[in-house]
Amino acid sequence: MRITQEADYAIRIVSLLAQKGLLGAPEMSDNVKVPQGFAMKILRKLTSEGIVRSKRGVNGGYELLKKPEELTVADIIEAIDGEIAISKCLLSTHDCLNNPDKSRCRYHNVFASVNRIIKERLSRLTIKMMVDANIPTEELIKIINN
Amino acid sequence: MRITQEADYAIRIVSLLAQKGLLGAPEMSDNVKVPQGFAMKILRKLTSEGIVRSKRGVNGGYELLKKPEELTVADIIEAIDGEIAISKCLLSTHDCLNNPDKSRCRYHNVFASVNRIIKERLSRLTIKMMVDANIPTEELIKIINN
DNA sequence: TGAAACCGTACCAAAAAGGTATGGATTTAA
DNA sequence: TTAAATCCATACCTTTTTGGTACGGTTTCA
Repeated sequence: MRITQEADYAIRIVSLLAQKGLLGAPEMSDNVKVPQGFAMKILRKLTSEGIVRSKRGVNGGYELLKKPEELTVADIIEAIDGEIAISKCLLSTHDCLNNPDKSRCRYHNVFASVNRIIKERLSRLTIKMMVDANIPTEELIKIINN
Repeated sequence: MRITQEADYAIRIVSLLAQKGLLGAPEMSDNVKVPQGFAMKILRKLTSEGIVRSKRGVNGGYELLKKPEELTVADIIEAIDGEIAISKCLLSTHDCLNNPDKSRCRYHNVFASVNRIIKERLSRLTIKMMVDANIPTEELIKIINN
């Protein structure tokens, strides 16, 4: 039940971009404490997913393509780690564990339901909320639960 | 954002036990389609976590120690995969990514909030609900959301 | 024109996941 | 009383995933 380190970095990188605007990889690497080469690899994924835009050359860098209030933690996780799916049996590429044929296993729907809930909650957590740190916990939970 | 295959198997094994009562590893291995040695490894973890009890010898096997309506998917996941924590920074063993000192990173509380929600939802999904398959999706979601 | 950026692919090492093997120890039924 | 059916514990092994690095570009701008 963990996101990868890479996705974790990505969330922090995007949050930083939300605060600082155009920013180069060296500075981000420094601020987020991620090796620069790895930061660039992450940023390239974010670029190809349409989340950031890159600018080359001197004074280049990256900037967000979306407003922090319209960009969610779910978006970042999916951009980096792929589809959010608590069980393999939810992945389109995978047959349900119990059934070698094409039918779904008896737990498929239950897994799908919890998964949907988890995904929904992560989509209510915006980058703006990450950046506006210190929203009190109880309030944050209310917002995420809608 | 995935549970391990092992935890997935464990959920299926426990659900099977909830339906059939005392059952040996060979039958479970057969029903759940998990290699027997691996099934036994999982069952030993479940035993040491107090979720099942084992009985040795001829006609031995395993049985649940808790009522299916009091045993949750969260319990199984934690027994097998350990603490549910979406980010490393939530683990007690881990310093927050940004801070080499002991203080928490600026995103710690936000991660903790979503994590709490996810954990709560997984604790509302009981093994009884897994077994009573075919609760309609919308109803299931209501129950899980409380 | 050169320094400061980003790009893309390929590669690599460490960790985690998934599973097997081996040599027991118990229990029960014949 | 013994053989078969079970579970136990530890150690090991293989594959996949993760987390990076390296290298040889290309672009931009002062």
